[in-house]
Amino acid sequence: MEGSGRESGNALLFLTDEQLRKGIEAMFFAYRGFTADPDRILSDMAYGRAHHRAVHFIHRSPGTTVNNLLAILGVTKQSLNRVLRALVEDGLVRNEVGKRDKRERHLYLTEAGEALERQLSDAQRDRMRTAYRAAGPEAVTGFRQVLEAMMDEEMRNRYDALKDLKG
Amino acid sequence: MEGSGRESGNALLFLTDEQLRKGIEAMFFAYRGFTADPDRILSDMAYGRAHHRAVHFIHRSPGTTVNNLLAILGVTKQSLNRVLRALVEDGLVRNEVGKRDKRERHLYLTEAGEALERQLSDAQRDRMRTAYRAAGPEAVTGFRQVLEAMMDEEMRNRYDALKDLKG
DNA sequence: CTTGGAATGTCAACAAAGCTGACGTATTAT
DNA sequence: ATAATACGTCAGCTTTGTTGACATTCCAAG
Repeated sequence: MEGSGRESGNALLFLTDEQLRKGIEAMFFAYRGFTADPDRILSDMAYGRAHHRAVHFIHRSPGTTVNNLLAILGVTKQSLNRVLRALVEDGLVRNEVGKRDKRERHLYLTEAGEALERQLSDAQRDRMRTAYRAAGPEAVTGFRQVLEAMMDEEMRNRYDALKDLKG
Repeated sequence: MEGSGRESGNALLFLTDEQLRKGIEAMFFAYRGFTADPDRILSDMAYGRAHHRAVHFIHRSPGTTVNNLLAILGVTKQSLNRVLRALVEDGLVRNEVGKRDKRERHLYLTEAGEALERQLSDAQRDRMRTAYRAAGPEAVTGFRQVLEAMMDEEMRNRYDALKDLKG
């Protein structure tokens, strides 16, 4: 077993329970910061985090179907429906019957919806940009690598599918 | 403005909106993975994520007061109280009146509480370890740097305070 | 020693956002 | 024709957060 000596000693110090715990706590506190700005903006309106997510992913994939969104968000249709209904009623989201398959409803943001999306993502990007700038490009690469390795297989696929849209 | 040429070109490509968006989405999907395992374990019992957080931080700072925990978790005392009451009733958390200040309640995990904490943090550490191992030590450093830069000042302080306990 | 304020607990009412189960209605696929 | 799919909706429930009000206990300052 001396052959694996290259990985013994303190070469794997970053895998100690202490290091892992720090990562867990960092994730917890950072996620609060991550959602803080949109939450503040949304609490002024009658919206919450669920509306933000819907608006974000409709913006990302205009014309996406309800089932599609359901899969990405990982919630029940009843839960999503409640959110979508409010957004449609308030004129932020538009509902279009599918041409090929008329059972499907394709979702689009209206101008007002796009405006809200911009407001929310501007705030979130500002924080992300500040964090990225403070940490530097190499840290950002590592950040993304760890996050991607942390996803479930299913989430990873959804994330990759989105990545291919524009990026 | 030619003097700032050092930062022009593609030197700041990691700060483009596309890059930031990817970071935002990575954060979203990764957090789902991050909480998935404990959520699964807890859903079998009558507990949720709030109980996990309370158990985690009481384990981290045995003897911490309710107010202390309140500040770390960032919820109202009514919300935390509901969770703590259940944990005390079920014999996972012990409540001790302060000696110096008898208004304070010091919180400790019982043996059963420690057992649950171990079960939860084992699952969460396993995932974190797998992600860390896949990404490598340098990625982990970057991961932590970005997360720490993403926290609010307040959260950052709480995170640092915890770090000083053992780390 | 009284009093103000801090720390805690508790009651009630409510909201956001998830869940299950059941049912209806188009529409498409077999 | 029948089955399956996509979507919407009703009803009811859970978890976890919120406000507001109020009581208790206790420290500390006047």
